Amino acid sequence: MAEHQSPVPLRKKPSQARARRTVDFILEAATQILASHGEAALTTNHIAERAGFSIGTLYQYFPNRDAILDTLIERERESSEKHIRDALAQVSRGEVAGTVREIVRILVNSFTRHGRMRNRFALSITRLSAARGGQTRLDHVAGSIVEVWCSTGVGTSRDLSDSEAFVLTRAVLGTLRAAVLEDSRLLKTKAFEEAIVRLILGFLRSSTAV
Amino acid sequence: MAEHQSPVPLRKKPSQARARRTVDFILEAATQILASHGEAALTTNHIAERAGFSIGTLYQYFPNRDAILDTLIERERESSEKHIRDALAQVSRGEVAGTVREIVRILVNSFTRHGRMRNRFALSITRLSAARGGQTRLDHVAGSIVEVWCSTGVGTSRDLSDSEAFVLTRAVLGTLRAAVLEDSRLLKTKAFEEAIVRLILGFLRSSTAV
Amino acid sequence: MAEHQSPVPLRKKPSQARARRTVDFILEAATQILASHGEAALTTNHIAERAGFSIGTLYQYFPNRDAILDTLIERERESSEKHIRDALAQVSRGEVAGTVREIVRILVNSFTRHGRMRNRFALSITRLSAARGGQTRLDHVAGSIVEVWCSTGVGTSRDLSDSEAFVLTRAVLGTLRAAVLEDSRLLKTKAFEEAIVRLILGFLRSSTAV
Amino acid sequence: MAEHQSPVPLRKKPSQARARRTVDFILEAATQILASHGEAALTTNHIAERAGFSIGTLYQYFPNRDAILDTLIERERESSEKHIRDALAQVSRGEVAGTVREIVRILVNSFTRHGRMRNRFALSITRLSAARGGQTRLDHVAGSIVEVWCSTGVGTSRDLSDSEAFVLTRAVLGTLRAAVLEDSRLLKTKAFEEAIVRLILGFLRSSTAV
DNA sequence: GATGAATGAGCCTTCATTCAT
DNA sequence: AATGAATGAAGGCTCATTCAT
Repeated sequence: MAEHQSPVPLRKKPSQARARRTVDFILEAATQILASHGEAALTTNHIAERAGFSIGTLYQYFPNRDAILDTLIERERESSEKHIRDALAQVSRGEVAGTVREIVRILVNSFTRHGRMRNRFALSITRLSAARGGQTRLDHVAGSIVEVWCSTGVGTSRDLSDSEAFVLTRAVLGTLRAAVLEDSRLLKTKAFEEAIVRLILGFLRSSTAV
Repeated sequence: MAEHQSPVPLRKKPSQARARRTVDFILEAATQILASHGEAALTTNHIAERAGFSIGTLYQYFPNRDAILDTLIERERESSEKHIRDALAQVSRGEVAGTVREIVRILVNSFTRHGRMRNRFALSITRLSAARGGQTRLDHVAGSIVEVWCSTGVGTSRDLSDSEAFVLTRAVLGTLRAAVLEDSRLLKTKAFEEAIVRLILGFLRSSTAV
Repeated sequence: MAEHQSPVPLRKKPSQARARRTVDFILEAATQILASHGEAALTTNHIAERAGFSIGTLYQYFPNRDAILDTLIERERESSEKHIRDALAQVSRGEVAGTVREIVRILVNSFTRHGRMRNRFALSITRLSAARGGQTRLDHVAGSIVEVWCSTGVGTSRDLSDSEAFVLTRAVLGTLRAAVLEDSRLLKTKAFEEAIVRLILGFLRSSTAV
Repeated sequence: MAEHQSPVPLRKKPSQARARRTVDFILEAATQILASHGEAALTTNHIAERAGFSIGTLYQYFPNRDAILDTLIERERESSEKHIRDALAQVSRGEVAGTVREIVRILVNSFTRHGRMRNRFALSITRLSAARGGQTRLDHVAGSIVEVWCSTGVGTSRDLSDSEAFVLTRAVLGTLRAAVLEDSRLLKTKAFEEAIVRLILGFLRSSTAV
């Protein structure tokens, strides 16, 4: 119904440890439901039941259903971002091709690391996030990547323009996203990874060349 | 009782001209609702009301809500595909870079041609289609593109492998999709178009090189 | 909704032969639907469709759905009654036990004569008739039986009192009805027939004795 | 999700006293509606309204409309059975004719004890139960009767065969049922009772004789 | 006469949310 | 703080019936 809604503050600051754990339980329950039964099953009563609380308790920590989803989405985004940042932070800075390949591998991995169940969760989150009309999780990640990317010095000879940064990141992430959404068997393929690497290198070279 | 047929079983074949127009009105109403209020507002009652018919009439032509969505999705896919195919059919086959630029321009245009409202519709359709777990509209389009692409002789020296075709199409479409989704001001930029062209050429060259 | 409704006159006297055939088609369609799909499927549209007419035509011959049911029920009752009367008319009037056995056989047969499908129809009719709160088909039949019965002279030595006539007819018909409703395998059994004969003879003897 | 159990799956086990009372209120409301307006009026909304609860509350305790009917049918059957069993348990075992008369009186009484309204309820229940294709309430009662009957030693000299038991119970119950359905003035008559007694004794004697 | 498109009251059911205990 | 019974707007859908063509 409401398509937009800025992040909703928790109804009650979970200052005590117990409260924080309650929130975690609730979010974990939501995650599991998403993973095992899909979005349609994600009802407040269901969540409360699975979390082992009464529906009343759930509403003591979240003002409404959307707040739960928002929190879920936010946490997932943070987690993704952290994961990628951490990985990128360890990329060895040597020859360009090698560095790019490492980065691609990290990204592919970050889209693959989850089990089947977990993937279902990720898909749900992506959809919910999109339905919310807000930034996609990917968009945030893209920012991080460009940032790290530049600092890595891969784009060497010169910085990427806005357009170039946009195209490069979206091209790569969009490809990975499509592969996940279509549940493509290519995803874990060496050839797939190779193609992406070439996509990037080809772009960088032609850019430089120009 | 159920006379189900493949993708969209109309409950009753609109035999009279009036009936056929009614179906169109219903679909148009659904389209508008999607465009103006989003997926959550797409209720059967809402559609019927907006179409200016009673709910009963709606159910004379569609067995259930999903059938309406299916029809909408199907029509949109056909329309997109036709639009792109037609445009691609007229690409001049000369020097590679020029051809690619023409193709890119067509694609950008196909993502841009709709007004704001219409775009919101397209997004909704895309999401609904994805939620349905079926092929994305893009996937079909991607197929058409690769097909035409090859026949165009742009990939010249050799055909693209599965991975390569996948990566190339998704990279381009994903980039455009992201630009639309984020409502990026880059979308109508010369630099943006240029970057995509380079993305493609870079990929093709590095592929050929290998 | 309406639980009661006195027999509804046809909206239009089917004076022409064609019209009478139309009515027959409609009733036959209703009969078939009842037999093959049950009461829930007996919708006016369904009937019209199966009869090969438009819904509008159906309403040209029946003022409403209930009128169709009423007619169906009435016809079935007449048919049952005629069938039994005809059979009873031919009972040989000799020794009492033999006569009773003949009568029982006729009654059992009248409950059995239909095929499975046809039985399903009979059950539906019975239920609909009962739901209508009116006389059961059986009740009418009971009247005929007592009538014929007395004229047969089986109750010989004296006439049956109201109570006796009631109990005797309802006992026999109730037993048969139960056997049909429960779809009992006893129904076509020799022992079953025999038990009913004894029920009647025992009653008649003890009555006379008193 | 579905935690179905045999006959009547309550959606939620009423853990609090209030909840248990709510369930009773709902069933009582359904009973009254059946008694006063018939089956067609037995809608979930109607029930909830009459019970003084919101429709949501109804669905907290019953998964769907049918579950309410099932519960109603089940309860009624249990009640009937218990009532008859209890009464039969106290039959004095002396001379056969006297015992039979006592039993008949009990049965007549069990069909008479309800007021007019209540009877209408019983009829509805019977019809619904039959429509459900399951055992009729009477069938269960019949079982109890035969059971007690035999233990009473009324059938003395030998046990009744299947056919005999069936015919005897259905004849008696069918007669009573018809009397109730037709709202016969005979029902409370001494002559009526007498006739039934004779029906039974006559049957037993002729059986024994054979 | 016949047709069938259109109607709309009303059914069953869900689920986010509140509040007395 | 926690509980869970209760709420009720709203959604999907059916089907008897009407009426313009």
